[in-house]
Amino acid sequence: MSNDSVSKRAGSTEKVPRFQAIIEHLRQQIHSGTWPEHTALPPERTLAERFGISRMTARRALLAIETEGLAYSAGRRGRFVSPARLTYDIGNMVSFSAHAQRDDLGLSIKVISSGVIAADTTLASRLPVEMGEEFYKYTRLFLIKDHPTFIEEEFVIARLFPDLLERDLTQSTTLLLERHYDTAAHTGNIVIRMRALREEEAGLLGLATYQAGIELEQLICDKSGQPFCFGRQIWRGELAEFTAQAVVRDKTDIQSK
Amino acid sequence: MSNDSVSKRAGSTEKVPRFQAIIEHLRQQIHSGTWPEHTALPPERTLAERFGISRMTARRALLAIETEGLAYSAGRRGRFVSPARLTYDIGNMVSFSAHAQRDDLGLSIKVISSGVIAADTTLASRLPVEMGEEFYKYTRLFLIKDHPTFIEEEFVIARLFPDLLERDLTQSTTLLLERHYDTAAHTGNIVIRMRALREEEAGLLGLATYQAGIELEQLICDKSGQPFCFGRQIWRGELAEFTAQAVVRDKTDIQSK
DNA sequence: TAATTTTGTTGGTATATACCAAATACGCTG
DNA sequence: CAGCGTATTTGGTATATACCAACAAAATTA
Repeated sequence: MSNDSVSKRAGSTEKVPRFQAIIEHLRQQIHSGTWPEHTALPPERTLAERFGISRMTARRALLAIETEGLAYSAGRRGRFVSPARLTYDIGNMVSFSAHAQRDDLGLSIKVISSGVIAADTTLASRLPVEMGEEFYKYTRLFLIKDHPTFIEEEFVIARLFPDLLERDLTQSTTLLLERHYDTAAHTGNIVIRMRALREEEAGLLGLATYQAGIELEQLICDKSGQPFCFGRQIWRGELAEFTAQAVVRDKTDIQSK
Repeated sequence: MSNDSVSKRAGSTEKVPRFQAIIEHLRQQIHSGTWPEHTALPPERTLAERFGISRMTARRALLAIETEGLAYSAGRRGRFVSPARLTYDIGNMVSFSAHAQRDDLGLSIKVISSGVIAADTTLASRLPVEMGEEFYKYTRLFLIKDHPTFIEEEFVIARLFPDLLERDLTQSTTLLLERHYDTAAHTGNIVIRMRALREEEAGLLGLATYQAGIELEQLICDKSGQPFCFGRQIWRGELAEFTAQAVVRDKTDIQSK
């Protein structure tokens, strides 16, 4: 146990930092499947002792593994191996939740907050409403097998969907609106970006505040092309991938040049 | 200087960690525009002294700011304010480089490597070729105003584009193929995910190895729907956002339920 | 048995210190 | 002025230590 692959200055040119070696070791264990999903990683102190390094160094390695998305932290309970990534098809707005439930992914939805707000400039600029028009706003946490996966904030024009908030919000909105209001999503303008998590988001998702996640905004339109809903999701970056079909639009641009 | 907003146990309930306060301060400076793009951030030691904290604590704050994408590290030269995010429309495959050059974004392309390889299982499963079929593979670094932004690795079927590697690869591939080989990109299957950077990628982009970026894979097809090129880009996550138009496909799913 | 207290584990924060290597700035020399 | 060597600045790595708060499990009490 003393001559681990991690040595100080054994004789070679050596420049690999120690914590990198630990990272490598952890990656190995996780990728090889020795530690299945949700297995507890060795605690900082144990890792430090086992490899003959200081706790801070062990900590660095573990944090790196977290940043990579290979493991997640559960507060002071420890760190655990992340579950597999799932695929979200942004070209299919019938949506994730419909699929997730049908495919038996173990999806559950938790309503964090809901209420009525007045349209601000952000909303007014995206949807065909006046400033101050009433919107339902609700925030929900989506969990896969009780594992926090993403947060969704949705804004829908209140006028179009009376008493929406009285209904069961722990189901797919797409389905809800279709069943009770005869409004179907038809197209959506989507923006995807990587950004740092805010305080509350990080709390809900079980991540550190300064960590990054994937933000997915969508402006949902009906058959006539009228937007009626604006949604914003924050995903734990390591838990998803997004697929889409792209089609070339303005071919003229290149020919004219 | 002693009674900064950062105090130890002054009397209130106090639970905001010191480094959080520093982060807040740095965010402020950057967002307020006091420090424009590419301005040097205070070095660790200076920050530590100025706020009366240890260097390691200052370092933590700076690393967090990096992770958030607000600043980037330039090796031992220091840390600098990140430039603004730019938008990549994945529904418009005429592509980024065409736009970037036209819009005068200051795009430059650096060829990292190029050569011929034999198709492995990954390629063979995605493109209509046999295992072992020859592919041109080239890797390029894309810079905006000399700032590393993303790396692209492309694999094209060699048979279809003779002597491609002899041509000038510091231009948009889409344009290149269109001009010289009469092959135009028509549709693309795209996957976007967040993932950790590998060693060399991090080096080229000027990031730490364990940091995360955005990976964008695209399988490019011609008018007849035949795939002829597979590309994989790694973006510095904070530098881009991706837009797309989505259309509902299988409406039957929900009706039948 | 059920509720409560105690104890040990674990991560979170913070410091002070040390040495290294890359990059830069400066001053000297030709 | 150009070229060279040196000193300084800066981030990167690593340690040893300390205390705190959240949490879980074990021991104790009602």
